[in-house]
Amino acid sequence: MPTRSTPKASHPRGPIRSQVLAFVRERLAAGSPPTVREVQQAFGFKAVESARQHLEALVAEGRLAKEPGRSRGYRLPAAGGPAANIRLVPKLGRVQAGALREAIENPDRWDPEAWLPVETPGTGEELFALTVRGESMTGAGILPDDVVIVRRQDTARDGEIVVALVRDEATVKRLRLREGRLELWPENPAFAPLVFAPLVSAPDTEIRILGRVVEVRRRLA
Amino acid sequence: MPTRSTPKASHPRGPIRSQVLAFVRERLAAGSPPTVREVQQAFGFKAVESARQHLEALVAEGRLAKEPGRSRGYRLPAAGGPAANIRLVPKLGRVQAGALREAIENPDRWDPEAWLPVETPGTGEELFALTVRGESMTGAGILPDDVVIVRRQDTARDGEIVVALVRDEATVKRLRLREGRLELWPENPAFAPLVFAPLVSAPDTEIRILGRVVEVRRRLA
DNA sequence: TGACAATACAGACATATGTCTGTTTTAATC
DNA sequence: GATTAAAACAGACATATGTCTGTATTGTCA
Repeated sequence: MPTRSTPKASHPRGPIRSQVLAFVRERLAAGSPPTVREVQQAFGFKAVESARQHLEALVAEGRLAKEPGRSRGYRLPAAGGPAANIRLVPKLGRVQAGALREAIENPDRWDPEAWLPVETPGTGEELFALTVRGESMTGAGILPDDVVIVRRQDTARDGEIVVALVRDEATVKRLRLREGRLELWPENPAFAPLVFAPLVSAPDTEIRILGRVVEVRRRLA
Repeated sequence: MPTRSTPKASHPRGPIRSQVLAFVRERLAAGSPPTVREVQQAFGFKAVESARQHLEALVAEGRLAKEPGRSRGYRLPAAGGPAANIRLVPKLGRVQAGALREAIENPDRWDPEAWLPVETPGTGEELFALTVRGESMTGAGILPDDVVIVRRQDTARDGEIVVALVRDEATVKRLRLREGRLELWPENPAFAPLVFAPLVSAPDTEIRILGRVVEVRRRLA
């Protein structure tokens, strides 16, 4: 009669392996992948090798990737295509326009109120997040209190939704380039568009483009 | 005359520290935080301690957090309460209703088309994501091709937005409980509400609640 | 210039961690 | 029951990694 405390061996190739995968995924998203021994503990294995066998099997199946030798070297199979490029983006919050400019230009000394996990293809892009105020973009499905994730850039193309600094006020609008003019259109008939003379945005002008909205998020209580 | 190759010591409390922070953030988002020696190499320090001092200083300043003793133990300052509980949620895609049911009940054997990083407070919640079809919820700011993140649950409260299985068709609607009836209301005047007799959803009924929408996401190209 | 603090360096140590070898247990199959 | 493959176990080893102590360098300020 064995003294095994865990009945986990009863499944030939059962869900334990998938549970290990899920565990690694969780830890990966939470900050860093687990060590082999952490997997061991989490599943109550009495030997390190038990955990390692599952991990290596997952690697062999292509469901996990790893960097051999490194500690906490298990990764998501980046090649396969699933979510590999996750970055944490600082949420600058309901910040005033002036502070926004400061925060975007000196992101290092800014203390974000939160960090949002965002999946992004590029590595060089500079991203930040903002909470939307007002109802000027409801027509585009952007409601008050929605969070927009913004790719920092000084210019944008016609039709893109941008975050702009207008006379020291930050707003989210759709950009229109018409006959040499730069226009910011709300997506709500109750609001009027803003029209500006210069075609390009530049520092020390009344309008300046801070970035392009690449994602919209809304949490429902 | 010193033989220092790096002029990095010229700034009393300068941007090097912030560069280290940025480096840690990058590596953190890329998969796992760096080791002290990886920071050392990245900045060309000739001693491990140089890197460690920067890291510890960042921790002391509250700009970084750490789990002492652990390898790759540097984290983002989760102390404030923000993004600590990030999970990867399977996106089941534009799946047919029948397959949806199968996928939700047997998540292990389902191969999701993608994984989304989601910040969630609870650990026990079962989450999945779906791509929205149709324009029936545009009034609630949910547009076609938006991704909804759903907390799996069999019941819901009046006014909540739910994912329901109606005669083997999956839809997103707002739930209304009126005079003993269960109603699914679109948020678009061009669509009509669905009304059902039973107050609670149950298997093998013409209507069944699969979960509650907890987040909406939209990626802008 | 001299004192002082911050930073960088050098070397070592204790531990965490990945990895290996061999054995035992479990479950399935004939 | 015997055979077999998968899984779990036990113990050890080599290395990666965090940490410590002491010293040297650099820049600042009086």
